[in-house]
Amino acid sequence: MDNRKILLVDMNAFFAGVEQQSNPHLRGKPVLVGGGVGKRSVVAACSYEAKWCGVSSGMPLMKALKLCPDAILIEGNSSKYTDTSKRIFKICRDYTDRLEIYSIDECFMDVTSTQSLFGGAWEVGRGIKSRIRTKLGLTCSIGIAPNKMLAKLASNMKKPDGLTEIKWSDAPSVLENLPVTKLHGIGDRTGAQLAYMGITTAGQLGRTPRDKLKRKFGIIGDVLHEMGQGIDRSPVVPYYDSPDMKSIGHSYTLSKNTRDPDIIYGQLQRLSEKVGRRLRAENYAGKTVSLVVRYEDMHTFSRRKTLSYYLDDGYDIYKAASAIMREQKDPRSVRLLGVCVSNLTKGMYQLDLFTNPRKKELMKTVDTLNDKYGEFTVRPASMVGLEARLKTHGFAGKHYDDSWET
DNA sequence: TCTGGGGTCCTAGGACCC
DNA sequence: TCTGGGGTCCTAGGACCC
Repeated sequence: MDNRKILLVDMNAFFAGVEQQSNPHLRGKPVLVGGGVGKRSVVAACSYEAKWCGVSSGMPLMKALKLCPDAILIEGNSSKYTDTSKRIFKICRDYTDRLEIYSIDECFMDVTSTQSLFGGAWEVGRGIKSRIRTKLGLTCSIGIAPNKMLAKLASNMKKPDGLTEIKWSDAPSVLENLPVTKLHGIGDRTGAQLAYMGITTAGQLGRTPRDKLKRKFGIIGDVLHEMGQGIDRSPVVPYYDSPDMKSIGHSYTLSKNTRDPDIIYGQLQRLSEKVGRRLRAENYAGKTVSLVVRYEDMHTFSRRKTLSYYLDDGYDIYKAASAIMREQKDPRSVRLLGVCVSNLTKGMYQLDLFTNPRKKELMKTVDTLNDKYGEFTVRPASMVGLEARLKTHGFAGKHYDDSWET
């Protein structure tokens, strides 16, 4: 039995809502937001007007446009969303400091000990909704429950603009006929395996013997069993003691598949520079460099190399990533490339003993210029040649864009 | 119209050491 | 002429989430 009061605040069609708010012409119209608007993009967010046509996020842009030919296409602007996000969380923080930032548009709040100041959890929910609406012109759905799992479920029960509470005593009836895949953490794969066992609803999941689930799913068998019963003991982890990042990476889907080493290595260099820049900006350095390659047939693999020292310089990352790439003899044409650095350390770290101290100075200068004038204003000379080459190869579009985050 | 980009956690197996 | 057991670090890949 859980006596906590947990809220989940989830913004409705967040990116699309922000765009409609900042441009009145978009209001009431189907809006698709994508990260880049190339042929191979997918929908990152869409307005409810677009959802009514059958569009959903994650859908290929081309398919969405077919379903909804009148949709207005917008290239996402991550800093606009990050700013709005901060303002939303700032409002939420007025009700408790036990606030966990779950994603750019979602946060959990534990108001167990503060709710009485505001007349209860329901009133907290109402207050947040009304302030987000009047200050930012956006709607959200809020779920209230004794734990995070049920709060998430509650928030999904009414969209858009919902406020829903699941009390502990309501949990059994809510779960009884709920499809298992609606539970947070059960995706298509696990859902299919459960279905194969004859389990399709959360109610059935809760009645399945724990041992049977453990034999099939290992450690998550326990979690599944408890989820089926509406139990979730995980705490709300406040933003101020959220763990450090584990990895920083960038990937890029080429506008055309290619085997051209100039393009492949050029993109690896560009991605490595981006990763290095972010590492330095956030004061991290890492020891493990991963290369990700997706081929034309969508088969994706990764190879990593752990070094004996920490690095945060784009060229060092590139050296490691391209060395791994050179070992690949796959004849297939490449669709996506990714570079990721993990095994991170924050703050002080041991640089390679042979690093020239002046190199640090140079990197700092480059970062300052790029901060001021935009990404890749200053970049390795070899990349300039790449841009011309991309043009002649018919790789249309902006290859040097900041790719943006969800 | 084929299928983005940024992450997290978990697992199984191998290498290596005592 | 057979073959332990614990621990740690590393790798590759899968599943999941927003």
